[in-house]
Amino acid sequence: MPANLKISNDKERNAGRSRESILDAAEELFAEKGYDGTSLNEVGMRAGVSRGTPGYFFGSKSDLYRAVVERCFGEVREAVRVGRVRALASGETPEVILAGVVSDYFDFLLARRNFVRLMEREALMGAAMLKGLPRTNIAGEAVAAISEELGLDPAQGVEAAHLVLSIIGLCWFPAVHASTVVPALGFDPDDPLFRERRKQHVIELVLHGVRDRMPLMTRTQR
Amino acid sequence: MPANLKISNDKERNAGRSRESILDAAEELFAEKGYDGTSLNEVGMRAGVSRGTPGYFFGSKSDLYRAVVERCFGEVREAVRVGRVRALASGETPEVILAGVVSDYFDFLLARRNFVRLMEREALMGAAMLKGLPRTNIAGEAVAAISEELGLDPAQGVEAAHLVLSIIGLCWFPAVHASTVVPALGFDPDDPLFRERRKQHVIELVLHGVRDRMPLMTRTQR
DNA sequence: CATAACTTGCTGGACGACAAGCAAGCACTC
DNA sequence: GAGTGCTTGCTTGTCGTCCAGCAAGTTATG
Repeated sequence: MPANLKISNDKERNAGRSRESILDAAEELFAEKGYDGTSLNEVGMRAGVSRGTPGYFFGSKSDLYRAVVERCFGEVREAVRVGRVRALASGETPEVILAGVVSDYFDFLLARRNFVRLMEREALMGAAMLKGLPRTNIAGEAVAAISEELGLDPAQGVEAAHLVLSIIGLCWFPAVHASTVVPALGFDPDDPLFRERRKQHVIELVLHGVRDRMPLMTRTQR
Repeated sequence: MPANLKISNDKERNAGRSRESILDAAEELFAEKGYDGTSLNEVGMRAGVSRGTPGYFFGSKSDLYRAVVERCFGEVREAVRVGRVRALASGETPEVILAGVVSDYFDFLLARRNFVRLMEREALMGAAMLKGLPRTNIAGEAVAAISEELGLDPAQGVEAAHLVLSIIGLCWFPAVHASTVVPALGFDPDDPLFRERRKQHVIELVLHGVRDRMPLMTRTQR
């Protein structure tokens, strides 16, 4: 092993690693307990640094929060983007693509708990932070993609937007209310069978709903 | 006017009125800014009493929060109950009833902003407070009602539960994400036209989705 | 009826437990 | 020894909680 190649050991000083640790810890805590419920002391402890270090690297608590939101949303935006090109390049029928999009989005939200919770908290705060972020509008892209894929003419863009809103809502809700509504309905949100059944239910709903407003879609099923 | 009938003037001492003022103020503030973001000082100011009065009447902050949640959920439970008997007594066809239920629930959530926000915050906290409340299970009643109304046999109860989950999610989402996803899709959440169109979209989606699993439903439309 | 004894509604000061932010300082590398 | 990474001590402020106290009202007692 070359002597000059440093293996980053856990104790040595490393600004980049510290920054990431702090971002990780803060993301987790902000998502879990909210902005007001999280102290910089706690962030530091979880990140394995002292209570002053988050302030040292990020300036203030609100700046740290902004950095967390920006990183998290950037990752999500990227994930959505690659998912979209993959779907469009698949060469499948619109129905299959739509089902795949719903399925992927569903799983995605279950895997990205921090993102869901941060977004939810942002919504409750009136999107105070999101408004300050550079405009990206992945939602608009999603609508355009769906609209194009389903062969809706542009005049029906509103329809596509409504459909996207429904898909998001249907996938979103069980992820957020896994501790309230889902168990109240007798489901175990962590049961893989429930998840699979739920996903299938959403897909069926969306496909049934879309079938009547899709001029080009072949009605081969059933 | 009888002289012995006291008109409650704003300055005189009145425990009942103070309690209600405090509950009103606390509900508003907890819903708007969350548990951690609300101080008893603020609650007192908004209620028109002093800083110490919320504590005097409710003991502690968490006890006040519990009282707020209990009152709010009690009201909602009652509203759902009367809505249900009204729907079942209407004598309409299942399709019309289902559409009415969705429409009512949709409007209900828009009108009960505090409830939606409190519930959302509860979900983010893992339903810590809800678990302590006496079990009521209005969700189970809703499933039973829908199931019965649609003529699903009991073995298909899971299907009805999934349907209820979808209805709730579809109605819930635009109410929560009026500041994030809805505008990102180009909608104005306060525009009555959007609301009407959205409601119609949800109804169509649900009815299309349900039509194929409803043995007794006549397919008169279209 | 008058007044004393007591209760109830409500206030605001005091206190301890943190919080965020700042700045001085320590340790390590180049 | 200059600079970067990071810690620690301190300041200032806000929070929830406890509590002494007061004023208005109520009941008991003469």
